[in-house]
Amino acid sequence: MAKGSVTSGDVARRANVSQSAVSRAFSPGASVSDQTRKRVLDAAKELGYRPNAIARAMISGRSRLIAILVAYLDNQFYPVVLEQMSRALQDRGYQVLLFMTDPGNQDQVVQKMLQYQVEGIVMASATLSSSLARECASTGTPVVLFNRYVPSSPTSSVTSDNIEGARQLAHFLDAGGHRRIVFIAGHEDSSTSRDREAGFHKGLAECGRALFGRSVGGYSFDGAARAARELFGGRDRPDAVFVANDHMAFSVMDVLRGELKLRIPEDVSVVGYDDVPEAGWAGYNLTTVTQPSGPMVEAAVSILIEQVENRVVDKRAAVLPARLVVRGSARLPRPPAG
Amino acid sequence: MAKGSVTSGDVARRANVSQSAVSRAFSPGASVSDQTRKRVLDAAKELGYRPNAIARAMISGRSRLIAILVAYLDNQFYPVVLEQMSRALQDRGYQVLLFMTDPGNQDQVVQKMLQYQVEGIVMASATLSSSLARECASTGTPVVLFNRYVPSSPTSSVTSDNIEGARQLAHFLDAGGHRRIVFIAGHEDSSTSRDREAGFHKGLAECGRALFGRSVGGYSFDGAARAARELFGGRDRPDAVFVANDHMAFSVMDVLRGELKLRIPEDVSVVGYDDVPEAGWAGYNLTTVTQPSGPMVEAAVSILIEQVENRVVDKRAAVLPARLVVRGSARLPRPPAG
DNA sequence: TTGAAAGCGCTAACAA
DNA sequence: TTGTTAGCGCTTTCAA
Repeated sequence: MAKGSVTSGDVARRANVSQSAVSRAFSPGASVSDQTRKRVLDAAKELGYRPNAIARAMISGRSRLIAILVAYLDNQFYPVVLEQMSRALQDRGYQVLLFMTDPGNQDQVVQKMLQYQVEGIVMASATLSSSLARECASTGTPVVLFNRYVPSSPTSSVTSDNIEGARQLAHFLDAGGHRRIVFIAGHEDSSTSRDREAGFHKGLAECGRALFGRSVGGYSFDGAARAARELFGGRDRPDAVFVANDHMAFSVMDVLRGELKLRIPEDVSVVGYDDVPEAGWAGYNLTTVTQPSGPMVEAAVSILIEQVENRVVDKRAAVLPARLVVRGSARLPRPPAG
Repeated sequence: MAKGSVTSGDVARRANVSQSAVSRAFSPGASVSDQTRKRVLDAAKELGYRPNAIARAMISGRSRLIAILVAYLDNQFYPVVLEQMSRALQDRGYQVLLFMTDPGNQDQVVQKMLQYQVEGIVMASATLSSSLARECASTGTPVVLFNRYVPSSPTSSVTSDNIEGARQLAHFLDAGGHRRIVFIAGHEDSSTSRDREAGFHKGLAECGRALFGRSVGGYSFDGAARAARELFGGRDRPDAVFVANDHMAFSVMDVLRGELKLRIPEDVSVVGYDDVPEAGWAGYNLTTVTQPSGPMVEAAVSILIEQVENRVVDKRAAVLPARLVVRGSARLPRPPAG
């Protein structure tokens, strides 16, 4: 087998230097003379030498591998984040080890990550159980939760200001004259869904209103459709719905328009959260709240890499501002009279 | 630093066996007595031992790492594929090293992959230059091109039957009574776009028709919008458009309905290719051709893993059947008279 | 079935 | 600046 067969020893022999000289020539900042470096580089090029990152990882204890864990990629928010995060990590000289998880096998997946000596972990879905968090901590591997957090856990997290974003949504809907406002949650145990609901409640309360109803969509397309049918199936129809994320909001809009023959926003207003690309598409034109994926990714990467490079793991929580994006799926507030 | 500090030596000492016994206890199919294995496993559990996959990779020459290269994740076809492929690979005991590329830095990215001793490469976008292909071949690393191919290259590939799928689309449009049919290409140099165009031409020719016009969308949302404006801006408006993929088709539909105030399918029919999830959403309800992502992923993984495990690299080309999916974005053929 | 010993390809002291 | 020398944690002969 021709398994990457050319080694630093081969290059050394060819360049008439020691094997460590070869190593140095390929280590930025090592002390080599220009002459030696050139000799080595030339020999390396002739032989087609490529440093073995695995061997390097083993001896140096630095794999430059970051694990990213995601549960699903059908909500466009995550592909966008994954793309940005991979690029950001690559730019800093790290490689991404990607893991897909199901609710069940998360333990195994984290074991695999640790076996591969990853230097850091980003969990973009599925929350770390406390035992796994402890295990990561014991190996000194920093972890960042992305778009979620666990209040009781010492794990760092990056989120948008879900409470404030949802609060703005509530004010916007109230100003639009809506009176029967309902909410469709993601998962009951998701910090993101809970915060969005709490902020929404708070905003409504500030306007002297309360939620007219609620249901749970489980972050899935079908679940959201069921929730919509449930909330809009009765006599006393809501006049606005806040759906915990855009992905579910599209499904809700489909049910409202397709099955229930309601017009949006004339008969009912729909607002979401995330501002995924499809929200801007004319077919949905969804009023929503932007989660700033770019800054969120930057924050996650900075927090992680800083902890990796300084070998200190501590809890950091970044909360980035969220911004209301008014499009056409919700009735607009009337301009002030007079 | 507590860097995964417990090693097989530690476990060996604790279990009162040799270090190689520990290795064997963790190698499926190695010859160890049940008694020894149990002793080792118990000791390992007590110490929290986790085999070091990096060290294992180094000595065995098997990293169990597969690189997946993608250029963008905003066309939903790719996230879906990435998710399925990661799961399939994980199920077979391989891990995914994810690389995002730009047109420019592809060489560097492939170098990185090779440095990490990946055992195989999937290129889900961006085609391998011939020099890179040669480099991979020289290290014995199998490569599979996904949803693309290079006729002159010895690299394996997996595609759907783009020619036949597009041919069916042509017949469908002809049967629907369309007479001014245009095409919006992806990239001119993409095998997928070229095959779809060729199949479409062929189908039209079989019906005694020819293309009424064409433009290029470059696979981007904005590019597709421009192409739509160009083709539909003149007096002699097309009555149907085949867009080379769904992602661009959504953009085209937005322009047609939003800017040009055309009704779909009453004024103009739109068909796409891929059948991404959004194509089924009521807001678009796009008639398209299904690329069977599941079977395509299975084929790609089988081809790759077979070559990895048998250490033979040869060119294999899988072409999976594509199927027309009739939804509501194109006028339907009239039922035969009589 | 088991243990001893020899490395995988490289980095990191340590001398020179 | 350079070469020599130890290993990193593991798998894999080879004998016993």
